[in-house]
Amino acid sequence: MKLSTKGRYGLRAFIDLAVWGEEEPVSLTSIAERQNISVSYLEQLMAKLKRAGLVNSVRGVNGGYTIAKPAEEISVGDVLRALEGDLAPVECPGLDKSKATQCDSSAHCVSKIVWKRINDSINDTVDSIYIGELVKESKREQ
Amino acid sequence: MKLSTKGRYGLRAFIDLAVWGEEEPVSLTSIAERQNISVSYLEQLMAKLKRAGLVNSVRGVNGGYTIAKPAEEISVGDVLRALEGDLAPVECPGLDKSKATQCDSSAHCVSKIVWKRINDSINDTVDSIYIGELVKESKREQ
DNA sequence: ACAAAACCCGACTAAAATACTAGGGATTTA
DNA sequence: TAAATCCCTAGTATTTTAGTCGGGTTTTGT
Repeated sequence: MKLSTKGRYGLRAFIDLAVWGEEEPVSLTSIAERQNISVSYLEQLMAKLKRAGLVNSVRGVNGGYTIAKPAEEISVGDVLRALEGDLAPVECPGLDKSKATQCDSSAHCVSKIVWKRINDSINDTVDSIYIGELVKESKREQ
Repeated sequence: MKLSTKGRYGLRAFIDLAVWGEEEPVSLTSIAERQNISVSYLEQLMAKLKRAGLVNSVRGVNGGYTIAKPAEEISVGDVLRALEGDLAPVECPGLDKSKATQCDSSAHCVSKIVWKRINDSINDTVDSIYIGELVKESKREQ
């Protein structure tokens, strides 16, 4: 079980943006330098964040990205889900409508209880941490 | 983020074993039929569970597997970790001694807080569910 | 006007991980 | 001694990941 670099780099980039981009748009070049991620990969991540309405972009010289809402109103869960899609490590086949549900064996169905609790605990956790806290923490450290 | 089939199938197989194997060893063939998993793949999963001391095996005719301890004393976390290795979706590079730690950028380090909370919540969750409960649930359903 | 800085977009690819399968043992029991 | 069973190692097809590449378009400063 692993969170991909999309989520790992993307959250770092987003925090960076929240820290540096209070006044003016932050260019991908500058994020790339600070975070040591390639510009073209960052572009992909930002595209996802933009589609999710978490960042705004400004084109042209001196352009860049800004966060679309105050950092206090954006949770880590919002960011990670935008980047990674659903955070559920296990999707119960019983919930997948495309396939014929085959919750035939009881051991199969019973494990669903486990998957649901795991999924819920992850989502509860990431939804309880706000970017604002992390920005504060980050500024304190400097 | 996804739990591999090792964990998904393996937990199902383990519950199946706990349900059917109270008296006599349960053969992989029978688990394979009930759970719809190939015998050879099950062998690999059982090998991991055996290495972790969670199951015992009996060779020869009428052999099979039994759980090594009462189902009430084995947590889902024990089983999943035996199958999947560490359940941490993110390992902080700062904790990896092989590489030079480069927690240089603060946004990088700050996200560590998030990864730790996610890791902890997953482990707490799976450690709080015992196979015994799932066995009971499974029997009730039948 | 125009060059440079920036975002935008889709296709491509190398590497890694996953999800198995295959095939040959070794043991035990009827 | 044959059949059932666990045991073990390799190999391999598929999928996913982690990016790169090469072309846009938009905006602004001069």
